[in-house]
Amino acid sequence: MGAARTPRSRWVEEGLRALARGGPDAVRVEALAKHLGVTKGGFYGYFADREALLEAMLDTWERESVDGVIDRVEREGGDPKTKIQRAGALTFSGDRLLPIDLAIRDWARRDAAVAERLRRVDNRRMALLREMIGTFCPDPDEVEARSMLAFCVAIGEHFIAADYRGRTRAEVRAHAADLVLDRPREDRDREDGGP
Amino acid sequence: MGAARTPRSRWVEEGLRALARGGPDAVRVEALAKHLGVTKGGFYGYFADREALLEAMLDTWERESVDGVIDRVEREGGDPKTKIQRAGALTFSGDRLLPIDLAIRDWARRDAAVAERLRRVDNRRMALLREMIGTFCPDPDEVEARSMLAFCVAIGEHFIAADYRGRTRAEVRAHAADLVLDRPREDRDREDGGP
DNA sequence: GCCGTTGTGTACGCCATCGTATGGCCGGGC
DNA sequence: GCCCGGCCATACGATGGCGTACACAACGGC
Repeated sequence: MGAARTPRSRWVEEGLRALARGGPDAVRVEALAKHLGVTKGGFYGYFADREALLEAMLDTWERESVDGVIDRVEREGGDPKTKIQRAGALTFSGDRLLPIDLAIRDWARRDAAVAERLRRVDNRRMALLREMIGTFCPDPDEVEARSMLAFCVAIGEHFIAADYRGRTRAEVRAHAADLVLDRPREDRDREDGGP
Repeated sequence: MGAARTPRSRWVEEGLRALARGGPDAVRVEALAKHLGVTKGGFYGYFADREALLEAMLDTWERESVDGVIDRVEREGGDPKTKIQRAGALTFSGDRLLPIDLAIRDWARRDAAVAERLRRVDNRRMALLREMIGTFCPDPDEVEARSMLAFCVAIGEHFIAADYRGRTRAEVRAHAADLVLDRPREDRDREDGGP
């Protein structure tokens, strides 16, 4: 059989790139083909229609952004607050996963099926946060509140356009993380990667 | 002259509704016309093109969601923490302003002009937060961090799909607000409307 | 009551995109 | 070296959206 110049995974990958750039409406079969240097001729051999590609994209994202990150954090170990930082850094840094994540969050506001997937993903992330924060905070209600705060900062900072009076966003976020993780400012060594 | 069955403001209003529902790509001239019960015949009398409508929509949003809210908060008075609650409630509650705000946040990630408008809006909101939080928090760095936390919760909670272990989102948010505003849990009376 | 201004209905050309059909290309197995 | 099957190019019809052109209808000023 002829070698696949454009295997299924490349369509998914390019689809995720388009999603990150312009939201789900920007995932157009012919545009992806142009980016891949082919025509859409082969596309419908892998996918029944555009909708099937979107499903496959979400499958890939769900797998990569949760299992990948959590496995790696668990494997590398460290104290709880470090693990939180690392999970945040893996998920919400870099140019790949972050914009996809943000695009999917907006998408989920308008599509129930996407919202359900996001709920699964966010619940697993919240579980990690709860576990870590629970190690130094005894009140379950407060654990929940601090977990929500941590998650909201990780997401919210990318949706807010305000300036911070001469400080960088990373500086303010680091200080905010110290408040949320109940950590004296002096203990701080690393400040990248979010809470 | 004939009375305008569909004045300019109705096009803007319907455009904002479409934006809230489906993002900027959902703002389509003919679809708006159908919702308004007319055809697009009159549209191009008010607007040069679709782009001009988007501009007008942003103008209206900027005016309504900042001047309106801030004026009203300043007029009604109250202690600082109450004012923060009220500003949050006016901006991020109700079915009108909130979905528009969220849609514009996502839009701003892909359009520099929209990002610039959002920056102006968010800076004014952050200024209010700083002022209020500054009344009970002396350290300027911490004021900045707490303001960011408050803003991130107000925005972020709507982009997060996690469950909260039997608690409602409003309950957890209220507890989070108490942490951010450095407020003992017992002082809390009202818990609606965000931080 | 006429008339012009102004908003609206309708029709058109254009372009992008979807999904389908069909034929050619190319590599591997025999 | 021939055949076969998967991958791709190309062309097609259908749909829907933008912006334009033009005719009609309604209302206010006179």
